[in-house]
Amino acid sequence: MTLLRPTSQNGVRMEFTADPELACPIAPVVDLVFSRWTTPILWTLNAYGRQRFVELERRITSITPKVLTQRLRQLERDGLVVRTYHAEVPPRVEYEISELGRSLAPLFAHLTDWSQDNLGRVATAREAYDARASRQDGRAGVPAGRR
Amino acid sequence: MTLLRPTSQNGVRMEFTADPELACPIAPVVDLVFSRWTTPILWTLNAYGRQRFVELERRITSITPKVLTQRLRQLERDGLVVRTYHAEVPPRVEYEISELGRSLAPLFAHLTDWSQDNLGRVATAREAYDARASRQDGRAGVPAGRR
DNA sequence: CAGTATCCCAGATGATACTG
DNA sequence: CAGTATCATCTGGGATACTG
Repeated sequence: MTLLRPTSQNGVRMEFTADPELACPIAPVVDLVFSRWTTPILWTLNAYGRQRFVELERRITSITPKVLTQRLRQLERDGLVVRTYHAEVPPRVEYEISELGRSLAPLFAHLTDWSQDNLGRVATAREAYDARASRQDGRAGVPAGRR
Repeated sequence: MTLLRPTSQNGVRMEFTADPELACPIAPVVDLVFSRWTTPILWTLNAYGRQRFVELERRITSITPKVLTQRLRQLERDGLVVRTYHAEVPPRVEYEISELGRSLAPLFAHLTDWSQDNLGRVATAREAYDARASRQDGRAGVPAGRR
């Protein structure tokens, strides 16, 4: 639903370039990896290695089997996860992150670092915003803070 | 809605560690930065610098004013974007990425690189999956491919 | 065990129209 | 210009129950 557009060849640049003609180049990845459950699933698979359905279910707190199945199928289709079915009794199915999926690891580490360094600042910003919003409420150009 | 958990101090590690006690540590950031419109907005702000509401509206194709306002407010509250209101006639409002927001740039560049290098492989994986699914349809352990 | 089948809901988004 | 107000819609996800 969005466009792909290469911006750089290799190495991590501080500034990413933009193209007036095309939409946000990272929208496709967001779509692929970042959603409520997709991220935790990939994370768990990468962290704990090959696992069975039930193990994932237990580790990813509060996920339901329906959703777990849906996301797992999507990830399999996208080539990020490999599913192995063993026709035994009872059936045994194992999920494993693929080579392609593993290439996301540095990205996840990057995200983790950013979180550690900046999530606190986000919390502070929110408090400040909310305080300001409640103090002076109906000021011009500054609508009350919801959410 | 999810937990924060520091995994590393600095430098980009290939493998991120996991903690059996806690949920996916990057879930909070996902929530903060990666959604359908939040990402394109941050991207555009970072790429084109300070802009007025209308400029953002024009650059982010197909976004509606309502949604643009909502996301912008959220980003402002989270401290990722700075809003400046000029009481003129007609009114002039400018949006700019904050220092905190700018710290996401390397991450975006990282994402862009990953996209360029791997989105093609995802497309290939999908084709293979769909082909396999349609060829042999009701095989055990391999449900038909939807989506 | 590893799912599938249903029903249901909330929040995000889309479409339109209207102001200070 | 920079939104706000409404209403319709849609999809991911939640709750629950049931099989090969």
